[in-house]
Amino acid sequence: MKQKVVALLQKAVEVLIEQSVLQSEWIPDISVERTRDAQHGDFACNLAMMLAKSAKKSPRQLAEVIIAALPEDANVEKVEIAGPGFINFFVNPNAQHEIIADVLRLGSSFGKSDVGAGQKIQVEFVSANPTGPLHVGHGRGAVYGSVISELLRAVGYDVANEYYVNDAGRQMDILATSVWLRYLECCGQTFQFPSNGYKGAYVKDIARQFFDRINRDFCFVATEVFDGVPVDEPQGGDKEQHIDGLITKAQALLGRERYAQIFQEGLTAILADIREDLSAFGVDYQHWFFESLLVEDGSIEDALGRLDKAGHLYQKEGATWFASSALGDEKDRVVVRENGQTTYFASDIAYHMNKLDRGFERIINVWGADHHGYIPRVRAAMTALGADSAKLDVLLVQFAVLYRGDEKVQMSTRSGDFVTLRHLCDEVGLDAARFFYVMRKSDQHMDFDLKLATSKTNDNPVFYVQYAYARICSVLRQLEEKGLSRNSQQGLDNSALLSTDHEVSLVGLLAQYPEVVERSALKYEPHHLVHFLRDLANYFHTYYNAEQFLVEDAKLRDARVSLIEAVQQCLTNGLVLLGVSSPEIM
RNA sequence: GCGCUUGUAGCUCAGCUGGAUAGAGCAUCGGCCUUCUAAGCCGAGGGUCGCAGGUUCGAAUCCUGCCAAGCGUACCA
Repeated sequence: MKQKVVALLQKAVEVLIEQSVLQSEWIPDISVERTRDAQHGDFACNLAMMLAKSAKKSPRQLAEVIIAALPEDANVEKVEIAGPGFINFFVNPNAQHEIIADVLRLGSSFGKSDVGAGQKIQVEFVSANPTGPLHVGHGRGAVYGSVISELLRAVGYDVANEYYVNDAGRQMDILATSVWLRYLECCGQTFQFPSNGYKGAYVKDIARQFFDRINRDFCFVATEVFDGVPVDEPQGGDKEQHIDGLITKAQALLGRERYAQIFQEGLTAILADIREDLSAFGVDYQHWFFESLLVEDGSIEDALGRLDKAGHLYQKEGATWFASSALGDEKDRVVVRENGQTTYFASDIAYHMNKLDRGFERIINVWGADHHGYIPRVRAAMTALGADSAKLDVLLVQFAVLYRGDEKVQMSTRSGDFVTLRHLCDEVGLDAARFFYVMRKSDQHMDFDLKLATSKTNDNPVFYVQYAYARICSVLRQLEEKGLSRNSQQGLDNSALLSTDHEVSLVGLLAQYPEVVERSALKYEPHHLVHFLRDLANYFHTYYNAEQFLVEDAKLRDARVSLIEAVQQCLTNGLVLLGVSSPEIM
């Protein structure tokens, strides 16, 4: 309908250009908006105000001319000039009612479109280091990434989800060493656990299981392990040097093979845990991409080679630098350290090169907002590799600040003091957790009060939407129980009977759903969909309280039942996109 | 210090490429269940859109300055 209005205006503009009232170079994109106030009709256009200056006419005067040039259309009942020069369109209600038949005919496809035209698009999200279980901080990115993926699929993109596993690098060595130290405790050794090691209980569990299976093959006495290692911070030393010393010692004492074994033990256990948590959270991936692959197959060397060849690398102070500042970054970045090790950034360059080579038209990275400073250097790398960095969209997700009542919950993976994603799911349920996370614009700070969300009598809006769905299911059950007849075709044929304010606005809202899905997808803003669903539920609940659906008059009854069936379909379509269930009974 | 982001009702937040009287939920107060689920509905109060300028027919939205908060500013990941 919106498109029809735009088309009408376009024709009017063409006519006026012919009459030399307007000139074609003045014409902006014609924007038609839904009105907020029903008094202003269904659609409004600000064209007259935009063109008033160039046309040297007052906005209202120009609006009059435009309206005069509008072709007739059966769907448009009335066109008015209002306010400073808005052109308001009143749509014929019967034309609006067609949406009910459309929804019921399209079913689960209602709201889908093909604006993405099968373009390949990749969405990488969560990608948390496999050094511990996922906590509530990861939940928001997980839901956001998965909902964005579903939305993009709904508008026709060919979407691939990916999790980038940082299974190379120092953090993983710290984990492996932490597991080994806990294992040594199982062997009966006692010592001060490093302040910079991973202290979570899950590390002890992994070590215990490993110990039970392997027994004492990896045992060493504590004095030997700690001999020659720089002292830890509490003893006046440096915690980084201490843990690095322990890593070196672990590698030396265990040898390559045994170290790799304990390293794998930690990685696989935690990764399995992460996969399980995400799956239980309704998040599934097409690909799990391992950083170690980039190391093994020479991708990092390739990527650096390409940068070097193009003249973007130089040597300074024993390290190799990428001249990213020439490409928009704040300063140049090290890619190969003085000690010969490549940096995390070098891996990321290779990873993005790999993504580009896979032929995605668009690449989306969902990152924690604390990584925002990292974006320019990745774009610089893409540009340096000869790619169009505009292909990359980095979507930032602010971490939710967790509260228990008024008290802020401090979290740190290292100290093992955090609320896990699994705990959250157990407490508030999958539906509430997902809905809650995606309710707010993702790049905004968000307060997550556990006490509120975990209380059984909570006012979580997810129930409000689900309740609307369940209520409709209940009405449809009543229809059968009461043995009332139901003729769907008769319902559609008599949609003109749906003339109360509640019915008209409900029908109008249904018609907006496809636009909301498209906007949510293309702008990566799922919260619009959430707000829409709340509005739709609200309109329905109001309607429910105002009118009886199962009335004597069979024609009116069929018409009303068709309408609420359409609402039911629309609600569940939206909830499916959010990964939230549609309960038939509540 | 510099950079990015954010300041909207008591609280948590919406506000579409600048548009008509700035909205919702919660909280507070007052109504509605012999009728399809009251996890609901109706109504009321509550605002200097951080502050000050500017751009224009028109600014919460765009520009500048100031104030405040968060994050970033590693040869960590």
